[in-house]
Amino acid sequence: MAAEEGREKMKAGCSIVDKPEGGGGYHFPEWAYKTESSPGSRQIQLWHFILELLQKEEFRHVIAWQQGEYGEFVIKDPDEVARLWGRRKCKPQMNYDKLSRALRYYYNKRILHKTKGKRFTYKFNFNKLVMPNYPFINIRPNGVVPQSAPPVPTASSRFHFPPLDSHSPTDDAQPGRFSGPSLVPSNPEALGDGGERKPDLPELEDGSADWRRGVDLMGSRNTAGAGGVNHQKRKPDIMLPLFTRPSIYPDPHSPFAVSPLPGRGGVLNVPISPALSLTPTLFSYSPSPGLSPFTGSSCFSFNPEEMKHYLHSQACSVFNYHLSPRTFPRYPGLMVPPLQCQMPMEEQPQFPIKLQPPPVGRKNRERLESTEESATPQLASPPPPRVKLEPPVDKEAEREELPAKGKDKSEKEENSSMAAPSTSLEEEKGPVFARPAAPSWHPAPLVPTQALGPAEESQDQGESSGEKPPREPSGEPGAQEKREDALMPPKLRLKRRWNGDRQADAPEEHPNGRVPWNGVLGSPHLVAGPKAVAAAAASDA
DNA sequence: ACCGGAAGCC
DNA sequence: GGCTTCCGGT
Repeated sequence: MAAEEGREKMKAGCSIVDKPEGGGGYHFPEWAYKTESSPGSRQIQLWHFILELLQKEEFRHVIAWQQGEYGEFVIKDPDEVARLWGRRKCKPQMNYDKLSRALRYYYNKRILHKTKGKRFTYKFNFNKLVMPNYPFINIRPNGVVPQSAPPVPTASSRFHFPPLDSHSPTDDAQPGRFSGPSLVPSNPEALGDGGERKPDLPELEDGSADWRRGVDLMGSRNTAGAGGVNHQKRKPDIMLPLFTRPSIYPDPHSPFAVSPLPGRGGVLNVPISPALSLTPTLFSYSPSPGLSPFTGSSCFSFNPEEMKHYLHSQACSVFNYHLSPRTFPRYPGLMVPPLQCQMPMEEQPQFPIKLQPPPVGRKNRERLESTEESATPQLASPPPPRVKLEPPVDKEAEREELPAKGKDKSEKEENSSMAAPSTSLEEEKGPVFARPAAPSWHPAPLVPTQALGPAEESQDQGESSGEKPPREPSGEPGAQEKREDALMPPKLRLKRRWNGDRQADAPEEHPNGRVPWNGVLGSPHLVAGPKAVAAAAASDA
């Protein structure tokens, strides 16, 4: 009994993060918590966490964006990062080896890539990560950024990820899926069709599928749509949750500081990378699920201008970065989501003690490692029950990182504790979230169905990573392969494709010439409420 | 370091 | 599904 309970408690304590928070008491639609990559998961995901850390200055010594490379970051202190992650997940036994395994799983998902040759250096595939969830994270601040911002990509640094999915024709041929578009956002024709994107999609988790999914979700959520009823899959109307606030919070420090989207176009000052600038606001909302919600009210208004800007920037970014639009959802018609911001928040008490199940998992391995556990000083007795007791280390540990930091740090934890309206939290959060930025969009500029034109990159070269060998182009995309694929186990399929397609990373053109992509979001950079984010991240700290 | 399979957990 | 835990291999 005790054990059981303990477990639960522990969870609560640990997962503080998971909760949506109560602090604010706002709840976001489910989709808000989903990411493309993991639509269903509500727990904090490692990449979210990494992003959080990256955005905080406090952790710069532990993990930071690599300058010069867009989306690339370096784990300066692997052990620390692992520790933080373990803390967040209540896995005291976490270490870099394990964490890195988790990161490796992102390779296939194309969320991350390893930068070869550079130790502890990975690169985000922002294409895939659309961060509806993390709008605030901005990867690049305008030139101001500290080290952490991923600046404009260097020539060599584009990201291209081998399209897993592209299996088929690949990439080369199939641009349709995502493709791109890029530069020309305004081209209606290109966009015109909406139908394109559905290639076949493999089951892979390619981005395309994912994003699509996301879109759907959104759409579904709001049916308001204007018209949206067209295609089953993609519908013209998607809704974006936006914040009302026009301006964001500029945080001087935070890389994410601000986004330019003021209300008007003038704001974009960020010529630098288009990608960065606008995007963020689209989906603003709270960060990871457990983190912070913004307060808000969310209403949305869209301005055509903004939309335009946004799209443009997006397009540019796509172009510049060779991002594939596939990931970006399209927003033909934006709608206002029914946000239910107010949810009852449950608050959970935080327990100082966490119980944790022992690591032992495998049946085979019976080795329970008490030894391991012993690693942690505290738990010494883990034997029978699978529960581990964890002392309140978190705070201590956390403090390590940010001992004096001040509010930012304190917030972190707080956020978790948001349940209780703590003053400090509120202060920050309120304001922070409160006004994420309200971009206004309007669909008009876009074509109803699709938004951008084709463009993406024409290709890219090998990219830094060049991980996969070139694949041979097959004449037909997909059919055959598909069939074959069907025969083989998914894993194999993946692998196969993976191997095969690398070259196609950039599928840009649609065979038909159409561009499937509508997307909008894409920019990697999110805007953020720095604080909010920080808070989130902080939770660990 | 890094990679990725396998098994297990939640 | 997303890790976590192990582990053999490079």
